[in-house]
Amino acid sequence: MGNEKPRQRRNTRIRQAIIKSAVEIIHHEGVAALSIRRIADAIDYSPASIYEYYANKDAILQAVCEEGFAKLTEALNDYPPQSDIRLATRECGVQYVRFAVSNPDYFLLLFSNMGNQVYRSPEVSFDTQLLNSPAFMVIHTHIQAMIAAGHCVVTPSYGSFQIALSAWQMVHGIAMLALTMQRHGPLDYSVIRATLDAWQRGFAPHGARKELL
Amino acid sequence: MGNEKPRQRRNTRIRQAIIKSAVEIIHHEGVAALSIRRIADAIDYSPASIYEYYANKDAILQAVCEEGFAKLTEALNDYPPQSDIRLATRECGVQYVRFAVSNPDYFLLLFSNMGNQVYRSPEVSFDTQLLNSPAFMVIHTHIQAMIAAGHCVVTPSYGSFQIALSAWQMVHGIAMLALTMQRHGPLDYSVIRATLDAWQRGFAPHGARKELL
DNA sequence: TCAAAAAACCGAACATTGTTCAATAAATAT
DNA sequence: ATATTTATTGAACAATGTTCGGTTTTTTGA
Repeated sequence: MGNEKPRQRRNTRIRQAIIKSAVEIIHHEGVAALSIRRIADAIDYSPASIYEYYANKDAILQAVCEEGFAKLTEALNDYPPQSDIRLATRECGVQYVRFAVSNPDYFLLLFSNMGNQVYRSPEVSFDTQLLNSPAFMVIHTHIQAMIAAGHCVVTPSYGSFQIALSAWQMVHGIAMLALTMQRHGPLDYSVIRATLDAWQRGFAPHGARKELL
Repeated sequence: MGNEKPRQRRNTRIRQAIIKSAVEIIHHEGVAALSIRRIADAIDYSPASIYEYYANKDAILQAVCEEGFAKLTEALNDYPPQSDIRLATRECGVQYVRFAVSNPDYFLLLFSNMGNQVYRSPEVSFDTQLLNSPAFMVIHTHIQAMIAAGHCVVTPSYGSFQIALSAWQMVHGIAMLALTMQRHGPLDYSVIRATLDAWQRGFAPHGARKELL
């Protein structure tokens, strides 16, 4: 691999430059400031040339989102090692919120365009589609470990998938409301940890209530 | 009250017509289809005239959001009477999700513009700002009743406010992910109810685990 | 009642957006 | 070296939010 024609290499290099400048514009000035002409300026091309590499603005945003989801997946694993699976799972959730609040416009963009992103092929079920999404896989793996360690009770109608989805919904709600409401003023991560502890307790087996940390 | 000058009445009537047509456009064709010229067409005015009633498009969207939050607050109480506070609280959460999925663009708009909506005056703390928001008050009231009935454990650092916020975060996450991912295909509300039950269990006192319904 | 003042309304324009297309410049193939 | 394919662009189009000067309508006050 890696030995394509020079033309191919130039093509992909320019494509990368396009989405790189797009990401930078979004990060520094918000998604509202992103325009084809801004990108063209940044990479010293004419606006019309951009359309030689991406069909339209939406295609660019989609590429930006793909990279965004990859970065999010990375971030989910970027926490110090923990002694207990429950703590690790909790910190994974904290990382989700942290990523959101440190890349607000980026994060919001991810989940505005996600409809086109993930669930694009209606022939594949929502569940399998999700289970193949790397970001969800990280969460799902944590939940499976929790179940294996006896920290989560599963029922026939509510298994590891549902629990993982619930975990995602929980951290996503925390992140979203933090972004749209608490944007001013810093977050109290100890409260967030307490919230995630409560979430875990909801799935813990009866009688298991010893406190962590 | 109600006996203002005719000019005042006309003024407010036109203002109402503007946001009413805006709501309809959003509801039928999505927020992307909303433009000043579309509104002007709908109410038989010129585009320029709109600016006699609202400073700019953002001001219109803000007015739409205010109405949206009022409708959301209404919807939160629009469920059949329940025998148990826990069931009522759960149905309130279901209503939140229901409102979101039956008014997707509307709902997404609410929480894109919410930064400007609620937390606008930095001198008032986030907590008191939230506690004065009607939609949050509905949730908070439910949680207070749950606490009073002994279904929720409170600690010095995690009281009714934090629990209510957590409840909002939970349902908001469910709604948001449903909107951006499960937009195709209907929701399984029995799974959502199970999720909300698990959430409640997380705050239930030790040893209280009898199943509801 | 009727002129003056104020308010409401609109046509035309401006700047900015995404996007297209014919024409030109560059790269590649023969 | 020439023909052909590819890359690039300037200019234009339509749609957007918004402004402004002027015109029409309404209210005011004598």
